[in-house]
Amino acid sequence: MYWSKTLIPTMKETPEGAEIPSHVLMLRAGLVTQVMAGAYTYLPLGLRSLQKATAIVREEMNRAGAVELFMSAMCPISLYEQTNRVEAFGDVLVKASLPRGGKKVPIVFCPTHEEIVTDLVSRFVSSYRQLPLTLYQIQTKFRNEERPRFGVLRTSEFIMKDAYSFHTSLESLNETYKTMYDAYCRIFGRCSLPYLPVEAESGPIGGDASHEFMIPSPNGEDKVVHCGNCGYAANTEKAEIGGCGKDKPEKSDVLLKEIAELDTPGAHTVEQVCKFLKVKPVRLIKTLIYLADGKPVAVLVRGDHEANENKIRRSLKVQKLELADPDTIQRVTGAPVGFAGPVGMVEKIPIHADHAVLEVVNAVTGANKDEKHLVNVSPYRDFRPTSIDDLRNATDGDPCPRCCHKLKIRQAIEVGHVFKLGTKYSDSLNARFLDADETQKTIIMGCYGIGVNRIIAGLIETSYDESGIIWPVNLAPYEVVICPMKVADEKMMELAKTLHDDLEKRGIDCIVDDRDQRAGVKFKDADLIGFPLRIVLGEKGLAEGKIETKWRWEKDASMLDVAGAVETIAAMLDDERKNAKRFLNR
RNA sequence: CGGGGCGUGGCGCAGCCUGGUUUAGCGCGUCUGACUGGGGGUCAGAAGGUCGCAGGUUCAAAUCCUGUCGCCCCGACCA
Repeated sequence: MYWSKTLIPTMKETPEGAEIPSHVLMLRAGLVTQVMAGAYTYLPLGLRSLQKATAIVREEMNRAGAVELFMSAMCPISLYEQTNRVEAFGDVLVKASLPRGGKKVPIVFCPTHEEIVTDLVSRFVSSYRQLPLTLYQIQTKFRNEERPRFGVLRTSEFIMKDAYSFHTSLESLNETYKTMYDAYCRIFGRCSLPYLPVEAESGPIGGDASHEFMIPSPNGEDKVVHCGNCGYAANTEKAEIGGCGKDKPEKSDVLLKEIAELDTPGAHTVEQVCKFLKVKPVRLIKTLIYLADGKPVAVLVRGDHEANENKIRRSLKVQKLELADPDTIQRVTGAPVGFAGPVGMVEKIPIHADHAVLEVVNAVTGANKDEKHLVNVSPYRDFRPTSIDDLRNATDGDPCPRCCHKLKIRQAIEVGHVFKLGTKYSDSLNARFLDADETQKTIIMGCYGIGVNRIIAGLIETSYDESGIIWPVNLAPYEVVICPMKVADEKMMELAKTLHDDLEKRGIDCIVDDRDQRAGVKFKDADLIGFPLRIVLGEKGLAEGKIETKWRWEKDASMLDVAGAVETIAAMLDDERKNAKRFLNR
């Protein structure tokens, strides 16, 4: 490719509104341009990187035995009604209606394809002999984001690789799950991403049934915990909290003070109470009133902790859990929202306490009276929980559930998710098969997603410097940029063309910066875009029969003899391509 | 959906508070010509804007008022 023949609108200045590195650099390097909030056009350079990523994904999925197909992006809404997901998705679902023969046909733009693929399989798969089967596609998905943000990291339209596996048994599902997990590791490894597989919320099957693939980054929207000692990693929502030394009896040297009631006008949040009483959140016990399958319960967590609704749901063995409405809270506690407390509560409703609550003595709690809090409340003396369990999100410094070392908490970008679905969709869409024992059984499913755009944005978030993007060879829009210093010099341009053609013949993606610009302009743009290898053709070098090569991540250039240069460059790139992980260690 | 900010040539901004000396300005980019030629060069000239949109106040609106649309950030939400 020649620079003058394509469209590369680089920018010196950062467009207004872009803040995080991937967004700023993708705009400045001319990879993408915004069409509206949450929707981007991929310009030629951005598309090339996206295609590099999809090619890797496709190769590894094929290698893992998955079969590619291409499903419709639109779908009659009725299919989503059958699985109850119109309600589940709510406003996230992008709906439309098509005028057909004077009638309106309601449709959705698919946010994911469980419905279509399960319907498909239910129609064409009827025997155990056809299973297992893994189908995948790479396609645009639509999810209306209430608030799109962070450039291409969170958009309403994005490219997803979604795979679905179909099985006769759990053993078969587990086998494919492992195969997919391994394929994901290879994919992200080849993309030079510092990925971290973490345990995630797993749905109905439980156990280790779900993993998210995370890229640790300060701009990630997810939080993961990671143990530097044993390698345990999990989403904070999922992470178990180690049992090391919990529920220990009260230290005898702590004096339990007399309980007292204080006026706390206007203080209904933890923050306000702390400010008013001049105590730290650790000294507070938060009392949350939930409706568990419709019945009110109190959940206690320490003031600095967050309740985890999934854990509560599991611990209480209930299906539906929601925070109680203000009326219910008033009725149950006798006070408005913000003044609930455990003292005297257990006579009315069950109290479920998180482990950490029991370690707080002389605590501050709500008094179950308007504008009043209690101080010096101590567990067991002043209230007795109905049950004690792990009910909160993990926080920095919590003990690891495997080895008791302190867990570290990090922000991360989710780029992939593997999930054991079970029979959720095959049940509601009636996807069944006839087994060897001549009985009808429901197909067991798994699903496996990758956000392809996030591979690109995630890579940039973890690989840039003050000059611009630093692409690994495997994802770079072009692997080599050739910069002739003087485009008026016919011999120099002739050499540029020869190098370009010879490299292209060897399958190396190569662009010639044939713009009549000064060296500075070409170098700044090359650095901004981040081509891995830069080849400079200069008068002095050519006089000695030499050209200059420089890796984007190295400070200094080196000289190469023109004779045999193509072979040397091809070998260097090949080496880089095969050692994608080495990129991370630089 | 709650809170905050911003809409002025392709991009980044100033002007607005205190309406008229502004034919709306600056930097970058673009075009023409010349000089230049290894880290965003210099000079000379040029093109390009109904100041987001609609209404109102006024002799007069980029500037004041009302409404509306769009974009960004924080939070809530997110299979």
